[in-house]
Amino acid sequence: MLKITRKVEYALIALRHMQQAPKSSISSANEIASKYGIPQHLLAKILQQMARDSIIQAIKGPAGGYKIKADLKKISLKDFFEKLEGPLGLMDCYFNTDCMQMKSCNILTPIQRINQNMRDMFSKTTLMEITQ
Amino acid sequence: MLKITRKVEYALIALRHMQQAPKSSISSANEIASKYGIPQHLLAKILQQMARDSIIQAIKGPAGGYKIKADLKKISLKDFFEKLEGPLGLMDCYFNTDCMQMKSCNILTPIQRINQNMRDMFSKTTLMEITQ
DNA sequence: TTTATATACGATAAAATTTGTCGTATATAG
DNA sequence: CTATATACGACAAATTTTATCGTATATAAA
Repeated sequence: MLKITRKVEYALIALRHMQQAPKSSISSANEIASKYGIPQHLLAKILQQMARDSIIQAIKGPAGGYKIKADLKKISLKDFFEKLEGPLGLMDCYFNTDCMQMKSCNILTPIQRINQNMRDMFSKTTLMEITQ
Repeated sequence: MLKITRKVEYALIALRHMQQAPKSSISSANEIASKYGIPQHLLAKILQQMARDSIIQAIKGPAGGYKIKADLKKISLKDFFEKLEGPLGLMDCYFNTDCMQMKSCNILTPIQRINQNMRDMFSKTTLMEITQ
């Protein structure tokens, strides 16, 4: 529990790779996947998603690939996580309003406090701090 | 991702229930399970584990059950989580030293910083703050 | 214009983890 | 004795995560 997924892990690895590559150079999914031992097709899909989210820019065709597009200083880890994995919460009951135990649940309020702490923490950290 | 498990959730619900019950009264697994809609047998196992960990005390026989044993002000959420679910970390590579990508991984250090933040956060919160 | 390389993306399968069930043993109050 | 409750290991179902496959499209270069 309380783990990040490989999807997020691979996304961070790829971002850091691009961040450290020469300015405005292009990295292909293939290149990154083989360098870090990531399943190529899987990484490709993750990069595609980040491209849709305008975090990186895709360049098609041979010699194509990706490069960073957004200002990573302006994207919090919370926003990044939520782009990739959806709303951030310790429990599902914040989004699924159909929890049958809602009425009898006695820990909702306390859990919400912890939850807020977590969100605050990830809101304060920028993507740049991770990838630089 | 970044979710607590139902196991932990059920444990917290049960603890809070006992915390709010009259001092030194006894709550059975059955009673708690039916009140909060938790699978009885599953809750029983969780309570047994907390008993082994000396967080609660088990009383056998008819009219038996559990009551709180430890001082919840002295148990951090981090320790509680780790008792129930093992070491706390955003990624498995902190415990599995056999990660094949270790040599090429470029995000270990940054992730460790976030990880430390999380551990600090959960270290500062006591079980009592959740269950009271 | 053809070819090789790279992104785009939905469908599906495999693996891992979480969640829940079952059966049986033991303790003990009444 | 008997009924009720804890103790605990084995197993099964469900869910989520992780990975693969197939096909389409774009484009640089020969």
